[in-house]
Amino acid sequence: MKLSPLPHPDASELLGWYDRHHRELPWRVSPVMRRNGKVADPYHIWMSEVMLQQTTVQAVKAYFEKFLSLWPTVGDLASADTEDVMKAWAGLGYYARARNLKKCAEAVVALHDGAFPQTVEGLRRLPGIGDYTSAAIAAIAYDIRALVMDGNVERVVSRLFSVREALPGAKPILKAYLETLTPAERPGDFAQAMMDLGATICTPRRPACSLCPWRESCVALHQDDPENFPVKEAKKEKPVRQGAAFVAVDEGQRVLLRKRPDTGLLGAMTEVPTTGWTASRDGETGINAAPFAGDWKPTGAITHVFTHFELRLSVYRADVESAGAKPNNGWWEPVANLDGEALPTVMKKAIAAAIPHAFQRIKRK
DNA sequence: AAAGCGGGGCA
DNA sequence: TGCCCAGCTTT
Repeated sequence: MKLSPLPHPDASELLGWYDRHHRELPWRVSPVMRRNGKVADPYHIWMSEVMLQQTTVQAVKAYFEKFLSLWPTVGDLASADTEDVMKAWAGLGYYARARNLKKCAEAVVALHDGAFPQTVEGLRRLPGIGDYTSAAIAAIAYDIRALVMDGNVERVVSRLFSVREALPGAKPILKAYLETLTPAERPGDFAQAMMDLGATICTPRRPACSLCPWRESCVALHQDDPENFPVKEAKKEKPVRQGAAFVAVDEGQRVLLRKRPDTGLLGAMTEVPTTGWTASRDGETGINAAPFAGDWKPTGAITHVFTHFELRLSVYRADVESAGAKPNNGWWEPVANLDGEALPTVMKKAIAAAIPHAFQRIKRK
């Protein structure tokens, strides 16, 4: 146990590290370019930040490029067809983000003449933009000294100061510490540096403390173990739900699809007909809940893990003549077109179980 | 304050 | 297999 106080972490140490070791990202303006006067495009920063909510950088890159290619400006996105936005977002998850992305673009055009607000408060009022995202856009796009605290920053700060309180209750304490770290100069680079540090050095497990620019200041490193932080409340165990999915294929190699309700789980996304997803099997989660009578044959089972439950679906297939089947509020889509549909991953798994050649890269488990 | 809301990568 | 990820909205 070290009794003498450690030096307080200095932002200049982190910024110097960031100048040398920052990652190149499609939406990022490098510190060198920033010094040369280049400013970040608020539309790009907003797009990347929404995609990055609870989502890894690696997963976001391809989607970011696709969205910028399809809709180069916020005006283009505002006037886009919402269904096309959902199709482009399919596979990235948390689909309320896509619905709010569209609403936000419309609001920026309608209320702000196509220019994003340049204050934290103005940004915070827009759909899909909360405390983190409003601060991040303000800092990164406008170099405003906002307090940007995401999961990475929570981890870094909790270790630096060895915060014993458990998340999420510890957030106000962590934010107070972050206030003492955030500089008046280069706050945008500082915010990105904190996240790069958390992503590459101060990782959840086996952090590379010997490479950390703040290793001399980290209380957890000197007095405890960084891997013990942040402390988190125990989480509840995931319940299992079960049901059945029905893949109908007609004589033209078309699949019966339908649209889910606009709100709730997988809102506004496309699906194959399924039973309800219930805690235990009963009469309504079996084959007799098929969309129409037919020669339904079991083709396997798939498992998909959502945030708050695990889903096990028995998959049935029937080969039918579409003229004789009754797709109430559904439509027949050629198998060859399925890649362009707004199908969430769980639905691609179900279809792949019934039609093995439909999706190449989809696993059943 | 707590719950609902995806999907993938990693040790 | 469990944990985590540039969180937000609704109740």
